[in-house]
Amino acid sequence: MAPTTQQPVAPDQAAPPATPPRGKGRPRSAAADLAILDATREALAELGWGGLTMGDVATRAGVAKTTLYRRWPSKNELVVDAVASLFDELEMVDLGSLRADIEAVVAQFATLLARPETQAALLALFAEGSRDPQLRRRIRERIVEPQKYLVQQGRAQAQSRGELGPDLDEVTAAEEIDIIFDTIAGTVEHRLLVSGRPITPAWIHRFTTLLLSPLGHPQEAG
Amino acid sequence: MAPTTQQPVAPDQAAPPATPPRGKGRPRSAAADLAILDATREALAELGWGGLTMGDVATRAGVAKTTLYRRWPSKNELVVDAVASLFDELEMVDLGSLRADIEAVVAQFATLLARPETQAALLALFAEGSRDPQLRRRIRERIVEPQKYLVQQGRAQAQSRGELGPDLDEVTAAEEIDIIFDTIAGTVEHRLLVSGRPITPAWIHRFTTLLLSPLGHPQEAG
Amino acid sequence: MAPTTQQPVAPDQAAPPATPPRGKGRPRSAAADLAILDATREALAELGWGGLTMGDVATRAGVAKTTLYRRWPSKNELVVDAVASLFDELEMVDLGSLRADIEAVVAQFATLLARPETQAALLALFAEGSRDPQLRRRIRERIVEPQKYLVQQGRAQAQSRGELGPDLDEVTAAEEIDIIFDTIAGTVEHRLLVSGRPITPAWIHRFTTLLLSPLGHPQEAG
Amino acid sequence: MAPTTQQPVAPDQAAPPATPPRGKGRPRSAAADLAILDATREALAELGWGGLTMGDVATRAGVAKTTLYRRWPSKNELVVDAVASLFDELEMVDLGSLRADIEAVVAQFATLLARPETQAALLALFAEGSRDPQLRRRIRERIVEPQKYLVQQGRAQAQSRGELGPDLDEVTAAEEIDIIFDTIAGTVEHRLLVSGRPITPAWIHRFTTLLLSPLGHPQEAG
DNA sequence: CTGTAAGCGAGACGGTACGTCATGTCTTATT
DNA sequence: AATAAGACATGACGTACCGTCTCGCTTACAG
Repeated sequence: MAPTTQQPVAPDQAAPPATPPRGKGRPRSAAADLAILDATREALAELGWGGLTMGDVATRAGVAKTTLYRRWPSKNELVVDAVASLFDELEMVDLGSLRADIEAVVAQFATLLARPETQAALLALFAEGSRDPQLRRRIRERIVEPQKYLVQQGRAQAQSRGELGPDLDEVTAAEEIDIIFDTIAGTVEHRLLVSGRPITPAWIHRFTTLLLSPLGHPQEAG
Repeated sequence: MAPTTQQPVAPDQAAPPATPPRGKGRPRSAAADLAILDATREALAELGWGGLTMGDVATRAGVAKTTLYRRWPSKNELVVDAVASLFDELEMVDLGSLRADIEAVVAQFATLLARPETQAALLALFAEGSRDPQLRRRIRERIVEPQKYLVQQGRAQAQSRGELGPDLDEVTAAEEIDIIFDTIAGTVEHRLLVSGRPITPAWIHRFTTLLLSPLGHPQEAG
Repeated sequence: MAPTTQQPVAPDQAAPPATPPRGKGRPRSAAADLAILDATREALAELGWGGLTMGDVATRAGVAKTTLYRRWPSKNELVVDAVASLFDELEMVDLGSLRADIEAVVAQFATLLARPETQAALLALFAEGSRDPQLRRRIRERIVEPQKYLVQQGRAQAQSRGELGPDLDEVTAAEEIDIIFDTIAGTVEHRLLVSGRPITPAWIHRFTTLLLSPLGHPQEAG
Repeated sequence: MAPTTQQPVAPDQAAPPATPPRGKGRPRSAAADLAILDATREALAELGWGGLTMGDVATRAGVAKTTLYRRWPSKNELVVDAVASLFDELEMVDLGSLRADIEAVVAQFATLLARPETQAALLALFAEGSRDPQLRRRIRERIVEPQKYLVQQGRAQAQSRGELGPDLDEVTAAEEIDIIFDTIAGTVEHRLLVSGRPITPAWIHRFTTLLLSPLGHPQEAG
């Protein structure tokens, strides 16, 4: 790893709602947490966001509604947590070249977004998040940031390989990461979820070309 | 094929649900349609998708629920129609260069997406559309295709200016339009609605550079 | 009937909650009212006050909970109305003597209080009424006053027969009616519902004797 | 049978649920019992029967719900015990004449029934008791019988004074006590709790006259 | 003096009913 | 035939208590 490279740190990627500060009474059942999240994902895939009801999730999980509400104040927060774990499977591998790395991660992302529970959940969460700043923050922490971290990682790998020059300054680097991240995530989501067209290896190749082409014109970037 | 061949045609951009075939009894009030759509946009901006109720829209519009349901079968279709007209203000102007044209349309789109009723509606519609194929079709017809048409227009303008070569074949052209469209729409939406960061002229400049850079490396594209 | 006798007027003894002032929309289903009151009495007899739930009443009546709540704001008011009609069967007959009249009405009252739905309802209503002045007023209007009216009637009959002298003044007459009424109703209820002992013809005879004995000592009464 | 024969014995008038047979572990806190009963009476006066919840009582008493349920199986039994002690204050004094004795005890009873916790509790208990035979038995033991004992006492006092003749036979005596008791208790309760009218010295005088008048016509009684 | 058995506060648990709300349909009378 | 008004069946909502359960901690008697 290059000497001055930014030292990205993966944000925490799990942890149920919040650990109760101290245990006085009966401790919360850990099994219930898992059962609820599983039930949420299952219901989500079957019924979609609109069809998902708290009561149904509770029933599927073999849990009382109260137990559910004790942990998650609303459908939104519940689904964030239930869905967030799906994104844990995304990972940046080092395939030896920037193009290969990008294509791999785009393919991973596309595969993930093709799953019905992800489709139903992701846009719905974004939609709700556009109204509720707290939810938006939670989405960002649990879903978006972990994804962005992949871009940081890929960039660092490319720098250590010498494909990219070192960061000129932190601000510019952050902006570059932002724009690349929004472009990858936004474009893939839009094609799959809005345009409703499949993401093929050929499409990935062409899209990666688009992403990589500025590297031949470094003077224009920024 | 001649350079200017592609003869894009703007799809119909308005028209309330469907004109009743012929009038026997009392004709439908045209004023009601407008009042309903206005009320929908107003309620949408105030309450967001989740807070919007049919009863409330009817009350705001000074109309009975019956009247509302007679015209639009559900909340989804109503909001599509109410929101679609907002997108009519997008238009491709000819500023003399491809970069300027792109920057202008991106800026327009960003401005539109900054309005609260658009924010509330767009992602919510996409979310609902991911479950309901009919709604998806309707969204595509009324909202997505008119936007994609702008890309076609811009491309045609650039070709007529000589900035872009003529279409090699129709399929490739359509694919190029698709990828550019998904990239522009997806990226702008993701930055504004998911990442929650503003779209500034500087960002537009950098993003446009990304879009334009493949043009300097035509051998790599595709 | 004697010339100056007080002219008692039976209070209204039925009428669902309140007639909606004027009918603009769809009128309320009269069948629903009856079905609900029947269902209430049925559920009351089966499950008692504590076991009676609004949801269950609605289901039995084949009616939505909303419909039920639209008419009666709470279990209390509903049961008042459901039970009040049971008391309509009480009536003062003229058997030719004061003793016979009293014994007849006490027997009627005892028979009514032996029915399970009456037992379950009456004390529960009184209990709730001890907290809620509005409910108390309603109970008084719909249940208590119609009973007291029987005492007035019996007194008037006895006066017209000459068994009782005419009223000396209105206040004293009202007080006498009150004390007789509270004694009859309270004693019968206490024996049946609290002491839990049956009311037999012999008991009625002895109790009536108690009620009538002051008539031999008119100088002491008052 | 000799005049003073009847040897009435006052039933036990207190004692928390049941003393655990023998102590192995930590003994139950006696303070908790008192705190719970106090809290119950307090909550009863404030919130009435319907508003009283076990959790609230526990909180007021500074006690865990478990502790409460370990001692009383349900709200009913708890309230019986909490209220029963209120009736301990009733006592038959010897004022030298039957009329004075009756008027005194009626006044005591009326005063007791004027207290809000008594009002809230008494009818509610009777109501619940009309469904639950076990509760009814408990009410009878703890509340009703101690009251009836006062009638026995008063009767015995009058007999020892010579105001009343000796018992003819036990059955008739018991029936007379029953009828007098139901009449006093029922009438006072009905006037206060159902009719909702105050009990004044004048009313007590008139009511006592009613009770005493059969004594002037012994041939009719029975 | 150390088990061990019960009591205790706390609070999570599976339930059940609550009373409210929005949906989309229906019945009126009116236009 | 369309309209405004509003009743209707349905079904989810989020809350409140219920009575039970599991914790970790005192007590107190027993060996």
